[in-house]
Amino acid sequence: MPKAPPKPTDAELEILHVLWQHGPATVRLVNEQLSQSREVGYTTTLKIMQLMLEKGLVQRDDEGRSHIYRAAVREQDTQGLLLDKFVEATFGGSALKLVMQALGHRKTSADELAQIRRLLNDIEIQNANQPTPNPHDDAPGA
Amino acid sequence: MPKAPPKPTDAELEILHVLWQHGPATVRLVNEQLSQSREVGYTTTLKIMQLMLEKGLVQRDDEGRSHIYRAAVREQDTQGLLLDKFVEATFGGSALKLVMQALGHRKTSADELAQIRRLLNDIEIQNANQPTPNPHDDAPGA
DNA sequence: AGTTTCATACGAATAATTTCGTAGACCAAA
DNA sequence: TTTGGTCTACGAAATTATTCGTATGAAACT
Repeated sequence: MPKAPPKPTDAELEILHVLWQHGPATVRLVNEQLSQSREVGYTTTLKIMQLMLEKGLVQRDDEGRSHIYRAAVREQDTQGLLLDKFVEATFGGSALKLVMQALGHRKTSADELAQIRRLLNDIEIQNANQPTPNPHDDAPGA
Repeated sequence: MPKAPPKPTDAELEILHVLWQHGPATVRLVNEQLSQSREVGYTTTLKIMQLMLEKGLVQRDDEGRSHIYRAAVREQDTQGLLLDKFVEATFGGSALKLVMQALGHRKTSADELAQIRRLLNDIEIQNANQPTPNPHDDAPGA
């Protein structure tokens, strides 16, 4: 198994956001997107994307003159990875505390609250149908 | 107004966790706590705590021979600050996405789900008592 | 062909964080 | 008083992340 790409840094994450949203893109396009929110040199963006290639965070098609980069990691997976680290470092591993803090000290619209409620229902239904799912029970016997 | 302390780094956050849990403590005690989860030299801990003092993250009593450090920032405030940055960088500012990810791709106990449900109820009650606080509606109409 | 434009590669400066060695002060016990 | 233990202060190495200047080459334009 080729080892999993590492946790992206802040600058790398910004670039991944662009690639996730826009799909495969050139360095120029990525840099133009980034430039809309902050000042950043073209070669800076280029360099980081090259490093991301080595780390396995992106892939690239270097056929043409300007290379086309695409995300090599999925948005959800990456967010999950980052979230794990963050919860560990900041909330001692307690996802509950995280959610309490996120919902408590923040204004959340009724609409969003409703969505969360639906999610809770879904989860509880799943829990009811599969009590204590054992991670090894998916191996088909013989 | 003395400027607010900056966002603590990872190593600083570890130390804050110890101070929050234990209360005011010496460098030695903090270092002993940290040493239980990873190897770290005494002077490393000392140095970081000295830097934290300059940044305003901790205060200290340097009466006696060994100084007593205490957290100068509250746990909730700090977690909230870090959470804001994290949500911004990782979820584009959407606390909803964060919560969905946190609850979705993670097994959460029925007990925790119940607590979150209670929190939702509390929030909705609050929202009901103060429906859409419009910043311009405080002018009493003729 | 000559010039401008735009791309990549690469080295290196800068900055932030973490790490620790060493020196000097202080205290207490032998 | 000398020795040994513990403390702080400080300098600086090591690491990681970010930034950009410059070299170089391919393509496009005139």
